[in-house]
Amino acid sequence: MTKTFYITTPIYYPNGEPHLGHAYTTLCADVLARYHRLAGDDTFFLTGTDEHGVKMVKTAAEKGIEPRQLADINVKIFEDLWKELHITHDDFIRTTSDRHKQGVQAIVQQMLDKGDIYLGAYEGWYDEGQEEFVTETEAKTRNFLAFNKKPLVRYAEPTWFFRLSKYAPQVQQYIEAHPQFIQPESRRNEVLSKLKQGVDDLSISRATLKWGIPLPNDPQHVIYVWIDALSNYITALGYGVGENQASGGRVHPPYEKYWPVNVHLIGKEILWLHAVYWPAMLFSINQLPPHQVFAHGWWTADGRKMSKTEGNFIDIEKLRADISKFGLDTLRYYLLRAAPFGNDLDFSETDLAAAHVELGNVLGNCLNRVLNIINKNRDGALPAAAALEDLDRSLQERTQNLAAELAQAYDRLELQQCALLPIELARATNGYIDSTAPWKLAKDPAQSARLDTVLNLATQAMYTALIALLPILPEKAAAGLAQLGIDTTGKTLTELFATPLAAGHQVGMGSPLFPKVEG
RNA sequence: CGCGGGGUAGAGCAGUCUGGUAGCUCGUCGGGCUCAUAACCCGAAGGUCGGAGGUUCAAAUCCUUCCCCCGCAACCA
Repeated sequence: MTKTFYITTPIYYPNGEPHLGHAYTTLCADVLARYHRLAGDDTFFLTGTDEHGVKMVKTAAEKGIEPRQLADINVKIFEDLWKELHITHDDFIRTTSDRHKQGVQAIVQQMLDKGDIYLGAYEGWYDEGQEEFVTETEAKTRNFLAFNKKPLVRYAEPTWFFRLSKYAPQVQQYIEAHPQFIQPESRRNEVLSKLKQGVDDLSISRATLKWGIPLPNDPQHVIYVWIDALSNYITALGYGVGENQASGGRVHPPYEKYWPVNVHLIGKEILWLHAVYWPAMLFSINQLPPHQVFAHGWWTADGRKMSKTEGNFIDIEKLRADISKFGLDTLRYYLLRAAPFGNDLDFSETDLAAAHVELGNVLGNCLNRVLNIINKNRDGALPAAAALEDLDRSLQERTQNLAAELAQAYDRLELQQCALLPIELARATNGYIDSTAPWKLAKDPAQSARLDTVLNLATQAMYTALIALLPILPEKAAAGLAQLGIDTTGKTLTELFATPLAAGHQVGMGSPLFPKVEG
């Protein structure tokens, strides 16, 4: 039976244009989705946009347009960027779409039926910038100023609450019983310690806001961000959408097939919502919690926090410039290899350039060496290996181990390793070629069988390294394999790894995969 | 006592959970090779793993304590 793999990015807030952060999360998810597709898993990759909320209304007003227009404009920019970055998402959900609205209302109705939502009154200090209420004591310590130094606003309004406190013990139990649920582990500890301090019920509606999904039982209120946004992960699968919505939460085949999600890939700032609110909501509607939430780190740029005023902000234009200079695949590789996955990272043009050089010198050049020697000495036909020496066995072993090492790294979401492991094999191959000196063997007819062995093993190693890089360097790895005379179309990783190049296989001509970039 | 991240060779990092000869890439120096994208390979120099205590046969790793750096208005993964 085919395994399924469901992966999501957060739905992004289209209040402005996307930047490095959005691209990073989405590219990482894309690498994982490509890997699982190639591995033969039935994969579903979801991204989208979270379009309601106060800031959208404000920004739209400043521009003199309707929130919906603002959303449409910016969503288009996101969608176009994903196209430009060759993101292979299977679906793009907008919280303003009918299917999402239907799904959310069905979900809320289920919560109402369960008695998990009640009307309360909230009066307190409100931080309009952060869109959150602030406790009395915290308001005092801040001198009644919001984070943006504007005065806190006194809000008094009836709002509906979700009984988060009712589900907190169940959530805590789930986290404790499932170490894989929150990753990396340090984040898990953070969530647990915060959870142990106790949680209040969640205010889930706003009567003062019109730009949102109306509560089914009280249309004067719109649903506040938590339920609206988090629900996308299941409404996109059809949960609560369709002709049976009135009965609350019709289950469509995609939902049954893909839920619970394998990985919610998120940035660390929204971990609490995904690790606590979201499973609590799912428990309320009797659905399974996510298998894993992975919170990755944040980018700085040139050692400092990205900032438009400081001029080190990595926006779309900067990304485009880097892509046109180095190529999309180099950017993908760099983003993954910059630091262990989960850590904070620092973006620098120097490191990006170094990553490109690394790909060229280590991977591209090695492939080129191999192809040239075969073409010069064997008319491009891969010879069969003869007797093996220790040196040969060592490289062969590394080649054969790569598939398993890669699978483990992907399984653990060690994306840096996923990028580095194949490169290490290429490094080893460069060393092997130097040690065996095939160009010398070629001059001595008595060494013909030895040359055959060396050429075969070196080629198999590069072939394997390139296969392993397909999820990360979709274009360059395929191009490299094409030079080796292999068409990967329609083949799974398992098939490719399990099928070494046959003796007599005709390779193509080499040409630089990662040409030098001047400047 | 605000929260979080971090301090390991010149630079950038891994290793810390599960103590046991301190590792990788780049850079520097020396050598080699000439098949290749002025690429590649080998070797060397270079670190009291932020400080101080403690536990232990043994600590970068565990415990205590101190110091320093970065982020926490907006744009925001």
